[in-house]
Amino acid sequence: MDEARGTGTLGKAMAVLEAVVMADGPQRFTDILARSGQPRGTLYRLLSHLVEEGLLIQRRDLCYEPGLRLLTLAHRSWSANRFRDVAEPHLRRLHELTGETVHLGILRDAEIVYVDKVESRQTVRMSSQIGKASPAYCTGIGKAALSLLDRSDLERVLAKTEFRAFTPHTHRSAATLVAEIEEIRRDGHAFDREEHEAEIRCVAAPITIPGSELAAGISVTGPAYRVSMEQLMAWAALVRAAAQAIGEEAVIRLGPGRGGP
Amino acid sequence: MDEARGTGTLGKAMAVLEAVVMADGPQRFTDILARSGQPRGTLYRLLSHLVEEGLLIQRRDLCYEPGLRLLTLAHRSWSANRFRDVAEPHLRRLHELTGETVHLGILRDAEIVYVDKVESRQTVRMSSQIGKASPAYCTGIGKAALSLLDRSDLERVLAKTEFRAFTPHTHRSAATLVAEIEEIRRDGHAFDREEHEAEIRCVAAPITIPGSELAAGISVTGPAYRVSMEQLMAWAALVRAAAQAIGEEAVIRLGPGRGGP
DNA sequence: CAATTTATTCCATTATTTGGAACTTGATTT
DNA sequence: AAATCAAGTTCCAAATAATGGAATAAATTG
Repeated sequence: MDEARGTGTLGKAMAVLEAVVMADGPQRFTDILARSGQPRGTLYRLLSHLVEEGLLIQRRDLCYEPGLRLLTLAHRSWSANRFRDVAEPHLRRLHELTGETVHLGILRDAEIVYVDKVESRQTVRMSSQIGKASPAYCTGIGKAALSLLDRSDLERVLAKTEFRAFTPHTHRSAATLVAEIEEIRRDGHAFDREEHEAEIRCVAAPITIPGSELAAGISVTGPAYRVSMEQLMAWAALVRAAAQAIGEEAVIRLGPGRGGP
Repeated sequence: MDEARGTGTLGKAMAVLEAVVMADGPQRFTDILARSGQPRGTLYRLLSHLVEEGLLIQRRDLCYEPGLRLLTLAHRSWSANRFRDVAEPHLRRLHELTGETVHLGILRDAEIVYVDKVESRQTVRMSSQIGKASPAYCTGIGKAALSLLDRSDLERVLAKTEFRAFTPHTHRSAATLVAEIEEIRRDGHAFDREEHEAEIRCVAAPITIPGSELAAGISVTGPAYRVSMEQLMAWAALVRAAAQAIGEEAVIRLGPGRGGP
């Protein structure tokens, strides 16, 4: 019944790293001291170690910034991700069929992390979304992924979720969300009805990643003025089919058993 | 005179993380045990902590894979990188003027880490390069950045460099490299004459990032059949000008003093 | 189902981390 | 120019978390 055994020194180091990375702008020692709650001596050594490891950079004015090692580690993890590899052609096909932006996301705790994206034009920065984490409860892929969880896992996520009203349509409590998740389980697809960002809608479908205990999903997203709810409903079958195809191909290519070449 | 004081527990954890991330394919406990040289008990606890922190994922078949937290941390660091922000419009302009791929890279130890990229078509995967690390001694940006280092820093890098012959044109020893770096200091630009990849050339120019003690650079890269050395020499002035413009703008926008909004 | 490989747990010892306080450094004010 | 203040850095005895070899459990194989 115990859950909360810490991760010792590593946990503290990661908390400090996260505090610097998630802050906006370079952080002075005192800023981090306040944010992290660690004692001065401890924090000082922690920061030194993080700098030595290349996870942080200390500028000449003594401010701390994210280091380059994170980028390199992420680059490797991303380009070696075999699930993304399997999904990619399906995302492209879905993009060709719909003309709209297609996302691949994986659930982590109560958040969806976007792992790939195929978009129409490069209006926004290339791949600016990859690695971005959004709340699960108000995104299409997020809700689709939640629909795969069993009772106890879902409850754990709900307990962590803070229902913030991003738009007038955002779920405000677990009750309505759970009701919708029932529907999603029945239908096999989820909608985002401008719940996270105003004027943005999507239709999503869940995928279980074989081998890992991960819940994932894909979505087709578009601006409300161009993509009606009717349009999304018409696309739902396509999205479900793509999700199922990815799932089946992943079973063959990734699991069960070892995956490596 | 002492240099080698470790980073304690964090250092060990990062070494294990790196071993898993840099391996190709999911890693079993025994694989990592061999690669890391840590004792069983220690490694086991280290891996557990890394999994708990979301830096690794353990699959049902007990193999370890990179976790999603790396992507999220990298996403934040990248999108909040103000130097990249300053450079970006200049990269675009350079791309428009030349029609070829433009890179922004930052030196870390003996490697160049690519931090941004503007490319002609999306033939290769979008932004597949971002976060990629290549040896400094055989890349245009790498050599350009090395030309900014003072004697002692350069020597430290050279000591770490292993001169591997990627192509017939790759530098095979520090001697020829140092000679070329002299030239680069004089000219203000560097060439990659198919030294890292056959049939790929580039012209690069160095940038010092104000405030941080970082050496960076930009380059225009193209396939040998399309981009002659003469063409690259003709572009050199453009690249130098863009590099200088980025440097000056960065001085105004980033340093000296605090940067945050 | 016995043999073998692989993963996990245990725990006395040891090394690292801890954190309060003292010390520097550098800027600002009197 | 001295005094004041704020921010960063260093120190070290005490507390704690990490260590690592050996025993156990679990999975795989012949």
